[in-house]
Amino acid sequence: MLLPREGRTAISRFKTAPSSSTIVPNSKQVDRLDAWEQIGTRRCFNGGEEIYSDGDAADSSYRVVSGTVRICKLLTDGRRHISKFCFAGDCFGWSAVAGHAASAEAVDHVVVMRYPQRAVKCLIEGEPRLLRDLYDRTLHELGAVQHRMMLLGRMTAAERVASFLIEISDRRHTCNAVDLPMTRTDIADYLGLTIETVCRELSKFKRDGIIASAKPRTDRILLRDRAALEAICDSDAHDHWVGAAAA
Amino acid sequence: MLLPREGRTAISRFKTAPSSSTIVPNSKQVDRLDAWEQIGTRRCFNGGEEIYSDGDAADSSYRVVSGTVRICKLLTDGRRHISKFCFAGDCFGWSAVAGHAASAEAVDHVVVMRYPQRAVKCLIEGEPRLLRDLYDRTLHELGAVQHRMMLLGRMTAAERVASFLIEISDRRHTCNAVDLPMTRTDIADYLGLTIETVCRELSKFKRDGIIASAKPRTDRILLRDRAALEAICDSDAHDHWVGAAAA
DNA sequence: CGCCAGTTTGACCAAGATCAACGCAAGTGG
DNA sequence: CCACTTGCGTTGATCTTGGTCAAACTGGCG
Repeated sequence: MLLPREGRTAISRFKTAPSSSTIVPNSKQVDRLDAWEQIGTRRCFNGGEEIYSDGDAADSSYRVVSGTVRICKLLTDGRRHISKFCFAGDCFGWSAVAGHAASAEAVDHVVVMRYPQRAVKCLIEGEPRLLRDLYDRTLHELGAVQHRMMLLGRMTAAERVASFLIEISDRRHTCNAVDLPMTRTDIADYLGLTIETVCRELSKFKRDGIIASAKPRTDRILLRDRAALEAICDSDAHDHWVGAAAA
Repeated sequence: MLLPREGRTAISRFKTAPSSSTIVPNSKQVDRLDAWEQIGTRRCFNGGEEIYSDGDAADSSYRVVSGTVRICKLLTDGRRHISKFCFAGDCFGWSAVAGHAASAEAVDHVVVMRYPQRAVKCLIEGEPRLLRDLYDRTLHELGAVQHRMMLLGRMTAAERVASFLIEISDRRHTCNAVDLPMTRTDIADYLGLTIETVCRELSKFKRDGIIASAKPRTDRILLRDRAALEAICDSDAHDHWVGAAAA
């Protein structure tokens, strides 16, 4: 329940964290945060830049300070799948065993903390309790993945898109406005659909008054009827699958 | 790299492990195996029986001694998704945080070791190195899930079925005969397809001479041309995604 | 033998993909 | 300032993959 952990932003002396950070860690936690601070270095990337590539040596793990990162994997014929979007506080690149199994790319302008694997290893050896944190985070993410597999394997286009809107809304802690920093193509690749289908479903929701677009902006959507969205992708409990972690 | 870990069977004084176990652990490992033995209890289930249910309190984790277990999740309208098949040596039920997020059912006659969470916690506190093992296993499984998400989100029916045959073949360490203890319906729910589509793809492979059924048995398939199967689901590296773990 | 559960095959259907065109805002260069 | 381009989003027409429905087949078993 401490850093690096999703849904929580670093209390950083570099003041890179959004000031919206609301959770005040106790002194014990601050120690641990501090430990991570010590071994991490700040890195910035512009939208479209690659943070690491599929197959790269897994010499570092990351945590997002600000901006959005997509974790994606390509098939040789160009088909793409995005396994995860990472927002401020989310971690990625931790599950690599012998090289990263996917690439990480900046969606917009991104600031990340980079933790060298060797330093992480040392840190854990000095403070075994940190390993417990990492383990818990990973278990949590593995549980979250259950839901995504169900979504990709068994849910309809409408259910996927509704589910996506609710997921993003929950993860960004917004009540009825959802910011979508990623393109429609990114969303499609995340949901296992095509860009046209994503558009059509969004249009359908608009027509039904369930959502509205914050015209002329295409990257912001207003949830007019959250209950209706939830009903659409009902079926499955929306409890313990929000949040994400290592990749 | 020790127990509980997939692809390796317990050296048990209850001699429940298939005698095909080939890896001889060193004395250090035997200690750890022994530690797990101490806190685990043997349980048996008949095909179709439920080991635990979606939503159950996560008071135990499991390792398969023999037989096959399916981890599955239901939508309210009956749609089902199987997130994992567990064979001898595989672990399941470890990623539950506040209750199991899916149910576990015996596919055929199954023997498992059951590890109470409390005992696991104690064991880890006494021997922190075990936590590292659990963490590694979970990271490994998270990496493996990448491939399944790509499969469910972006691969065609033929690619899914071919990929499945290769996965099972690899995981069961058979060269050209694949045993399929699960039904076609199970396979379909695992691959995000219908039973008819699975049948049709299998028939197509048979017609093309890529596979053959070990008539009259429907639960055994012969891989006549493994290279062709690999070519079909090529695209993606088949390296580090074999094996599975907590659920 | 007849029943049963699982599998296979065929005919038809529909969700979503593909192909194509258009809209629209933000550059860019004259 | 205005043409022109470019990248993304939206919409429509059409096609294909895989789903649905239905029937036949198979082996096991009382």
